[in-house]
Amino acid sequence: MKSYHHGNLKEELTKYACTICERDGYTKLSIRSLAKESNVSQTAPYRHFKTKEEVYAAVAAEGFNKLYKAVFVESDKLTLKDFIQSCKNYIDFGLQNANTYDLMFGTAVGDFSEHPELVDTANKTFESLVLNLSSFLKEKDEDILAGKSITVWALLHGMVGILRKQSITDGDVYAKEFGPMSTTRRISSDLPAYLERVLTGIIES
Amino acid sequence: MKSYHHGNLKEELTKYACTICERDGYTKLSIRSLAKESNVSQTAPYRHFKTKEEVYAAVAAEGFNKLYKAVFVESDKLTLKDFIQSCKNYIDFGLQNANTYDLMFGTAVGDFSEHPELVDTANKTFESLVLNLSSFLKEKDEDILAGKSITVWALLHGMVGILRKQSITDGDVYAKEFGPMSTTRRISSDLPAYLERVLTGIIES
DNA sequence: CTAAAATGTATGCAGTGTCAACATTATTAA
DNA sequence: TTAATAATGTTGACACTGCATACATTTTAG
Repeated sequence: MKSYHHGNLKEELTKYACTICERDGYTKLSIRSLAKESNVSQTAPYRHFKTKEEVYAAVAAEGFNKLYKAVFVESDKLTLKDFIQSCKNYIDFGLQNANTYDLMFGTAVGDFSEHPELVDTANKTFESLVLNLSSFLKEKDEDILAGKSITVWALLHGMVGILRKQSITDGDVYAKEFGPMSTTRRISSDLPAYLERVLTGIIES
Repeated sequence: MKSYHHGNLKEELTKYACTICERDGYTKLSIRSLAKESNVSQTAPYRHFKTKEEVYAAVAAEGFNKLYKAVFVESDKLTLKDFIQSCKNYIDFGLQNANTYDLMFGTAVGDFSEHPELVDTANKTFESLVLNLSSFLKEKDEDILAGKSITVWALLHGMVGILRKQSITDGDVYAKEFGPMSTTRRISSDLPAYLERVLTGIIES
């Protein structure tokens, strides 16, 4: 017995959108396929999302929520190890959710300020990173803390980009296939060690 | 007098593709619109690009070429200032060619190894960065040099991401609109100073 | 000079974002 | 309770897309 009104179409559409986006990339995501998946007419989604970009924004916001969970650490007395782990979680998230991560940081969603929930979730994530650092460092000057957090985030974000496309820094992949391990691969094979080395430098400066 | 064969369709298509991609974003780029722009039938481009992804790859490769030019420094005896300038050029490129940059680092072109010219141009860019560092540092150990180059690239790539979406790290934009400048804005308003501080730390470690 | 390879065209299919007009249901004010 | 209104869903349409197939023309190589 199918009722005319779906009930919670928006949530369901968002859920499917997240799934499809991550599985096939956001270019494969179509409003019509979302509608079909929810057994609803082609244009029904337009009652909940004004444009496709709003769907993108919803997926990106969900992404920031997940990233927040990956980065957040309960304790207010972090060890260096905890902090490194949190950073590694960030990178893992970026690598394992590449498509969603693209949506969060790419140009598909142009202006965050048009999507308040996106600004909120993104801010929350950054604040979690700042909090981690703040509980970990003696330094309490807000501005210095923010500066270091930005540098840390930049490095993490950058490592996601580099590790995702190892062929950029690996030189001729085929030539090295049977040679010694490339620097990039060595880094990625022991990420915590690399992070500890580099992050320590950034933090103590 | 229009001849049946165009002559250099591939170059022209690539050129238009770059233009459209950067102006409107790569999602707006369509094979048909490229064809129309070149006064050629809708399917003519398929003689030069097997799929749309190959068009993306061509644009990305052009992007790496431009990035290479922005980062490359002639001299083999760089000063710190030269190096900082080269790094700033990288970030500027990423900010001013956001859409193309997305294509170069995002998921739109899945596997670089299927697009050899993309691997080549990307490698060339990275090697230029390594060379810059190598002429600048005493350190000649290849592996350490590669490691530091990767860290530098990661940081630059990350800064592009952060600066592009300042609202992520700016907290409530509206609340701070009339307050003191956010840390992110302060960084971006004097990028060379920030880069010198952070890069020095990374280099000397 | 002729066969083959390269390059361009015409046509068509299935899918897309989005709009306008209309149908049904839920909610709210009288 | 009922009647008006807002919210939500449907139908149909338009212009656009990637791409496959079959065919036409031109260049190039043997």
